[in-house]
Amino acid sequence: MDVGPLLRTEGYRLTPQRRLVWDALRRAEGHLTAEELHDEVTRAAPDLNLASVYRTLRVLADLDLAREVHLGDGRGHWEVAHPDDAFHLVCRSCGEVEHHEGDLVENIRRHLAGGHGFTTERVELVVHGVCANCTGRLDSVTREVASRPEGR
Amino acid sequence: MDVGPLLRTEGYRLTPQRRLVWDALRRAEGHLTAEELHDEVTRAAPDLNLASVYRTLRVLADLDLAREVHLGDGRGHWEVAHPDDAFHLVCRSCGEVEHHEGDLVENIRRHLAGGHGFTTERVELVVHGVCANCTGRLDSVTREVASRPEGR
DNA sequence: GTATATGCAAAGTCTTTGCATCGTT
DNA sequence: AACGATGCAAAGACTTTGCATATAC
Repeated sequence: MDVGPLLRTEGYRLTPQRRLVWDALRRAEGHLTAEELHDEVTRAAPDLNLASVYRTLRVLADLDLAREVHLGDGRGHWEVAHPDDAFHLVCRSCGEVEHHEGDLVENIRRHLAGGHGFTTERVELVVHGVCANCTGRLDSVTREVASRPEGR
Repeated sequence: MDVGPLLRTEGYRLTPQRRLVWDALRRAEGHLTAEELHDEVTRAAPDLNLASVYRTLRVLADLDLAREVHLGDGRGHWEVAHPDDAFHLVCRSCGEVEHHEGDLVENIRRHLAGGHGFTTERVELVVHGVCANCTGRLDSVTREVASRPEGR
């Protein structure tokens, strides 16, 4: 996807830095912090400044190309702004973040549409817990501990 | 509610500062930041330090008496940890935060229980939009602007 | 009396901003 | 050529931490 035209329609300029940040964000498929994105992008352009990453992300958000999500760790995480509603499952064991689409968020929107008088614009749903992988591992630890002579 | 015994069972001590913060949090019924809570508590105890507020909140969270919520403004907000699931509606116009209980979050839990293998521990649902009050006001502004000779 | 909590100030983390220079349009 | 964007460093906002003193137990 070429962001040049999009940037220019809003009076922004297409710079190598912006292209690099945008490309890295799309490649990531994840939910990177500004710093992680900076680390990534720095491999191709070592001088690209962290401040420029922050500024670029704000621009991309303004164009609705990117979006900041809050996963509860105090930092901002960034993702490509897909039109579909999505929510995030955060594993407290391995830190992995699963990005889920589906009708859950749409159901929430419907639920809210009835009655409250609140005009819903954005639904941020973050679920904390333990992912399938880690649940298995934790169970085995539990078993191991339980089987010790002096379990503590 | 007397937090003394609860604190002591976990090896904590009941200090005037802790009691004041806890009382202020309960009185608030809202979602105060550490600083707002500090402002509140300072009226009764001008020397109570902001760092003590932060430390107290961590202790209360450890006892599951209080809980931090992330409303998307980068700061932490604090509330009494009711056992019931709840979610928050944040108005982007007036900043008001509505705290809602109800079956929405329970529905989400049920939805997640099916299949993913993810063990849900905490559901954080924050909905951004415009509250009923402000929707009315914004509509009237729209009408006013639309009726001007040179609408812009 | 002892261990924990407090106040204060300093440091830490994440993010934004001022400014001279550089580069896109 | 003009104006927006970058790099750099400094400042900002929020939160945590080190340490000496005070206080709950």
